[in-house]
Amino acid sequence: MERIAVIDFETTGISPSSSCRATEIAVVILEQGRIVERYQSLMNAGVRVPGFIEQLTGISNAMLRSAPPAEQVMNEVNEFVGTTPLLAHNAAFDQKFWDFELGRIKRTRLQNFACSLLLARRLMPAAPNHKLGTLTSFAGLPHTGQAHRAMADAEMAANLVAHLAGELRHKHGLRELSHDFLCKLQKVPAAKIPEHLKRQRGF
DNA sequence: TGCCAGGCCCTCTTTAGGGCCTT
Repeated sequence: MERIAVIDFETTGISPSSSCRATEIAVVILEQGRIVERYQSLMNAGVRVPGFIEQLTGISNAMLRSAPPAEQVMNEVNEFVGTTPLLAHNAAFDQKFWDFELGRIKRTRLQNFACSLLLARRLMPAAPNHKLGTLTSFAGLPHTGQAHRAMADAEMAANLVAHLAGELRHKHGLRELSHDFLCKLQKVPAAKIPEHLKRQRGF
């Protein structure tokens, strides 16, 4: 599988705004199914972390006071990712924050996002639910650290997509697993997936 | 003052509603 940048944000809420910002980002580079590079940083965007978010993530206002400014972190991580295609679990969420935080440093996204949530709904229909932690356990993948911290979640999503790619290769006989292929696969209606994969066999 | 996401996906659907998933 081609090189993919798997990203995960921790934030102060669900939708980016002047008061809802990113607090942490992690990116892992997946190459041939293995994590080969990592970037992780807390980021201080000058907003308060609500109590329930601190409970959820363990990221406190005190931790962010000594963190580098959001602009500095976004410049670094944007440089780190470059034009590598992106993937996240529930990518609609991370894409909103990626675009918002990049916009604040006058940059625009150059690549598409693939989504491990949409892929897992199609390729792991028997899972009890499609939360990242549940899918990790269901697939027998290692738990990578504290859930709801950016690096642990990015690594879990990377392990999950590597697992899904392995299944596509071994169970369905697919060879060329490009990011573009994953982006297309995640839009195929779930009911048509078996027939779709049969048609793709050998490609 | 009070409110505050949104795309996907299923079904008791399509002139709609509600759960899932991310923090």
